[in-house]
Amino acid sequence: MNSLSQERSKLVDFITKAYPMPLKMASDVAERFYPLRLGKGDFLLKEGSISNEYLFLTEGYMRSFAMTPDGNDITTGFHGPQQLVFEITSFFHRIPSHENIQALMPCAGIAITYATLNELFHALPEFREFGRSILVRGFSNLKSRMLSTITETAEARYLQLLQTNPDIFQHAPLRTIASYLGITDTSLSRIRKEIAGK
Amino acid sequence: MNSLSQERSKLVDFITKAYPMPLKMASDVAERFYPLRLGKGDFLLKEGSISNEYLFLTEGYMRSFAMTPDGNDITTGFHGPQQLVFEITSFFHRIPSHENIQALMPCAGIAITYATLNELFHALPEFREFGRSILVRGFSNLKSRMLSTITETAEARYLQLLQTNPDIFQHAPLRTIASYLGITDTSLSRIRKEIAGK
DNA sequence: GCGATTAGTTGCCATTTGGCAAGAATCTTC
DNA sequence: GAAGATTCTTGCCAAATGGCAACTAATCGC
Repeated sequence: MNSLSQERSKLVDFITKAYPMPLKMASDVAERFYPLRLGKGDFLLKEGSISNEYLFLTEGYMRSFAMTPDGNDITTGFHGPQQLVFEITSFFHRIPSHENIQALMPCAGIAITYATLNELFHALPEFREFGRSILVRGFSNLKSRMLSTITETAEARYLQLLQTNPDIFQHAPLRTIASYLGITDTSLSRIRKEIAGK
Repeated sequence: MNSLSQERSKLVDFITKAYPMPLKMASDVAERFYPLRLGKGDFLLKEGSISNEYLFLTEGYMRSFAMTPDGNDITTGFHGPQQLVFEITSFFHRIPSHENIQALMPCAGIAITYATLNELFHALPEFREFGRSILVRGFSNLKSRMLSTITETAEARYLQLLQTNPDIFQHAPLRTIASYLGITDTSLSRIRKEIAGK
């Protein structure tokens, strides 16, 4: 279990790696984050409300998902320790979210609200560059994912996820992983069988 | 044909609609944009180089595309008048682009370099909010596209594109539209035939 | 620890999409 | 305007994925 100060120090690490800035600045920023805990199944964000917490996760795993008109849920992302968790569109545009963010297991982290974050962005040019960098990184990841969805087979995407994000498989049921990969749980099951027989 | 001042005035419109700010501020910004013309087939950006122009397109259509390892090209986006054109990851992270941006026809617009844009972002808080808003909007669009790629059939995506972006069909060959939709030109042809017979 | 729920697998078959190659239509280019 | 290139369509068949239902395995709640 991490103490609050350990959590803040992890955040300082994370910030300075993403965008170089004086340690003092990063830790002043980290001071403004408050602890946030979630039980398994708890929601950080529910569809229809406005994402108002920029969460730095230190323990546990979460997933984002959207509901389709016919009542299926599609996993749009997984989040693990040392990652920022929030719904960009809702958070920055202050509009109701189309997505949900839910804890897959008990989670811990530290968070900051939109108002405080914005205040810091305006006061600290380097921190604002950090913020932009986070956005750009997210965009970039989504672009690669989109490209691989179009160009690669489901099997290749599965193997890729297994390699780059093995922890997910410990914590998320296969059906949510299947929807993340853009296939049904049935197909994922068959793909796994196929691979096992090699 | 648009004069430079007409182009700048369109940009002022675009900026103030995306994020409210004093007209004077928006037109000061627009003054820093210089004219840029491209012939059909010309590249605004080539894979391997750094996107250094933030282009506001006023005439013509362009497309972004990536090459797959096996030599196919996948259209990742279309760009038309009154849109900003640049490759986000390369532009903001100052790293070589994985994508190309090419004019589908003769194009005109006004552009600004990374250095000047950044200067303006730091000097003008409202304009920097505008910049963030553009990023967030792009992200948001990509997310919807990703979701529809996963949840909808190719036919539904085709019809959707036809409805929301009919101009593209006037200017881009079907094979580039097919790759944008995540299918082959063969399949798109069949889908069109299918729809025609209704 | 046990019944009830949820998750995962499998068989059967349908649908969607792709690969390839040939032909038709369209557009360049000189 | 004719030769050549490119784009689009189509037929044939294969591969990938989905839908449904039954069955098994794992997990949860008390």
